[in-house]
Amino acid sequence: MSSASKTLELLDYFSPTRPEIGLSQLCVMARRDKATTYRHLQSLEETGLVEQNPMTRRYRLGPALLQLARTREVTVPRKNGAEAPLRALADATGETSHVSVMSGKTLYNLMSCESPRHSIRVIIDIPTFPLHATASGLCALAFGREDLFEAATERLAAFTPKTIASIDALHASVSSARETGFGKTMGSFEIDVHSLAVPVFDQSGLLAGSVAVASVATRFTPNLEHIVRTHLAKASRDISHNWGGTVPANVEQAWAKTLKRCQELETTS
Amino acid sequence: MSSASKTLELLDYFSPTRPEIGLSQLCVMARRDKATTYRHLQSLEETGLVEQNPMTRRYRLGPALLQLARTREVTVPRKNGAEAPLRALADATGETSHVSVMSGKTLYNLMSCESPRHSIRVIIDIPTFPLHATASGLCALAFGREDLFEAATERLAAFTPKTIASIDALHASVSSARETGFGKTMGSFEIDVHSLAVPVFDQSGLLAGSVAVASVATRFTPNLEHIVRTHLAKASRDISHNWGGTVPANVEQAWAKTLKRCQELETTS
DNA sequence: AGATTTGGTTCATATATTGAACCTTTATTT
DNA sequence: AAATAAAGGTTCAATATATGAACCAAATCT
Repeated sequence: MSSASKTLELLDYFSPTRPEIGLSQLCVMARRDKATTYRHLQSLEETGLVEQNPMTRRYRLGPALLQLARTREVTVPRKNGAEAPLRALADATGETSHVSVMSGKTLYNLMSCESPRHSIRVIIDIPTFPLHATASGLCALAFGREDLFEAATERLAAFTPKTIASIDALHASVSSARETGFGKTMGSFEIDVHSLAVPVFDQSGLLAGSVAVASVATRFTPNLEHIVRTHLAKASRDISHNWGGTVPANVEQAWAKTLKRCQELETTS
Repeated sequence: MSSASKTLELLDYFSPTRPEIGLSQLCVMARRDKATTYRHLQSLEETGLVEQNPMTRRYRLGPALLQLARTREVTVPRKNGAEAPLRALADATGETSHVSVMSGKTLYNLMSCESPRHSIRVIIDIPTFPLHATASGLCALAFGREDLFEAATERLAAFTPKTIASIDALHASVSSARETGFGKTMGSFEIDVHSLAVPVFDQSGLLAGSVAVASVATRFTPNLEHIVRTHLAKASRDISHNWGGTVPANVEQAWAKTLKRCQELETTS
């Protein structure tokens, strides 16, 4: 692994719950030598990606990130295009909704939006979504580049007892997502969280990310599920449009079929 | 120079005006070998700091930056604390106001705010402020760490004919800033832009950044100058407070003396 | 269709990275 | 207040990693 990659990986150890890290502590976490880690931090500091708190001498993320993030959002205004539809989705479903962005082989958390309807809420606080364990990830595998599947199977981390653990099981879930147009997980990343997701597209015509609703399991009734599915489709259309793309016909068809079947089940019961 | 630093420097070539860069183009700009640059971009892509536009094959800033920037702002909420006072400053002066953040030996542009009063406006679109050529930089040199001065003199880039070009001249300007509490430049970075700046402090008691007003030269009358100085002092107090610090007594005294002298000059004239 | 540019890859060479050991400063304990 | 521990920071020989000339493939232009 290149020295640059090792340096950049250090950034991932910083999070809202661990905003400042001392040199020694970071060495332990990253399992690296102290001299090496120190030099890596120096490189990051030169560029303003991290800085040292003069009071504690610990390191924290730096001010250059704000600058770069602004430029990114000017370049590719994903957040701007997702905000309103996501708010609407959260309001309509009463559950936490979130949007992710595909880049390379990784699905990045772009933003999440909680609904004020309930006081027990799902909080989305991970930087990237595991492809095999989240509804968003299943959408990415179902509608994204072919080689993602291989990448996903390289390490099937088990987050809960319900996490998909075999390649066959993953294949089945992905096929199901492709057929229905919806990625669905029930407690596979966080126990007691049921999620539904749909793909989002941009002007390249390729998968650009996904939008999802993460619901508290006990609230996830068939009725809610139907509401979520309907509004997810709408959110995907809106966000795709804002991102310069459109939902492909095959996905629209899959949604139509799935929503129709749901309705039939309801009326017959 | 370390490989990691060279990799990170690539990020600086991306800007709102140059949002996407092809491999060959980046090699020319950075004066690097193609194979090297390609590998560096790979490292950045792995971490999500850049991504490749699938349509153009060119590279652009990546989605991980939004994530990291959010964490930075949660860790050190500079933007949040600066927004309202900056708005007030721009409204009171009718000129573009901006806040910078000191990190290491670099003064980073945090945010700027234009006033709608005039249709000719100064636009602040640089990622970092040269210490010797901007009012904000002079404040940093006057009230920041001692070793900044040495760093600043290493390369006195000439942006305009009025840019400070000698160590002695820089020393004089910094001394003046220290005495008056205000950094002042007249066309030293952009011709036709006159700037005034004051230091901002955080809970460490050290200089944390600066707040400045950049005015179109022809509008910069003694009357406006007095208004700007008064409101800069207020903005610095407010932002310092929001950042957990206070303006040190010596700075307050310098301001008081300077503002009093201004008033005297006005009444006698 | 041929030429040209750009993205991407290979491999021997040489240079930058590494980590054990050491030093210095700061914080804690006795 | 002195002793101790812990953390930040530095050095240098060994060696793993970065480098760039040359090359290939694919896309774009003429």
